[in-house]
Amino acid sequence: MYEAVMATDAHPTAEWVYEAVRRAMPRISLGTVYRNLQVLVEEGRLKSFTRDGRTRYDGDLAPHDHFACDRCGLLLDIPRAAEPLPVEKRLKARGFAVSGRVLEFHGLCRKCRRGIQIAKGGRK
Amino acid sequence: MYEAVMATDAHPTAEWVYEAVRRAMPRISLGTVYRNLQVLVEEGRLKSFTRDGRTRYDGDLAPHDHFACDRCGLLLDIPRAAEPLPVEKRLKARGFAVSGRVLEFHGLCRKCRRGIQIAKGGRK
DNA sequence: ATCAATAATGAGAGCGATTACTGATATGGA
DNA sequence: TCCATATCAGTAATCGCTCTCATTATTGAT
Repeated sequence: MYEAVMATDAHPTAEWVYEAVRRAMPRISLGTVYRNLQVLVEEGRLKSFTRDGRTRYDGDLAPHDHFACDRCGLLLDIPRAAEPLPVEKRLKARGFAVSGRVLEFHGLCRKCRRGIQIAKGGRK
Repeated sequence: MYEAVMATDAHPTAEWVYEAVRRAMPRISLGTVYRNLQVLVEEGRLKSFTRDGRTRYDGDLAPHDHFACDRCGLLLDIPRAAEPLPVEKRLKARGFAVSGRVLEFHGLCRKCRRGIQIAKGGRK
């Protein structure tokens, strides 16, 4: 189960993990997958986050940000700089305790961007 | 309806809007609220985002980031600097078209932070 | 090995948020 | 007036996820 999540960099959903694990253990139930994924998150071996109303799991524990392509759904990891953002420093200076952040860019990946331009200029 | 969202800075949920609008139009249904909020978002008069599995609406169209208190649920708007983040520039340089971002800090607000410290050091 | 205590699982019901459907009512030209 | 279109309230359905509970391992003494 843990291995299933680690085996991809695609930020799988519980559903995806279910399908993957099912190949090795055909009788496993979806509830068990949810339960064990939660346990793994609590143990700190996985991280979880929410995108489009579904929980996704990630075996990469290093803090990182994301870029999401609006068209093809690609979700790209972006390593995070050691230095906190200026706006975070400002929050701390104002007395807030900042313990984490979510930073997610969205737009078009290289491939999709090219597709759009061609569609606009070239044909139709 | 639009006015109901504009009348608060609390990033209301559809439920909240429903309760608010109901006072003026007691026969309105929750479905209608959802539908019309969607329309307003499509028209670009409101923005929506998701937090803790519920959709929230925001009448402030200026791009801004958020700070969320883990303890009391406070959700604070943070005005966004004109200058894009260095990491965004890097993405663009790599050929991605970045059209927006979500940046959300979380931690403890001033009040809650104080509460925790007192609880730890002082009593019990 | 045996057996009781404990933990984990599968199957499916339940839940909260949201969306889709449906029939009734209102609006607005020809 | 008559029909077309739009909107809405009410409600059923869906979706992702969690909970319950009877059943099935697993564990740790004996």
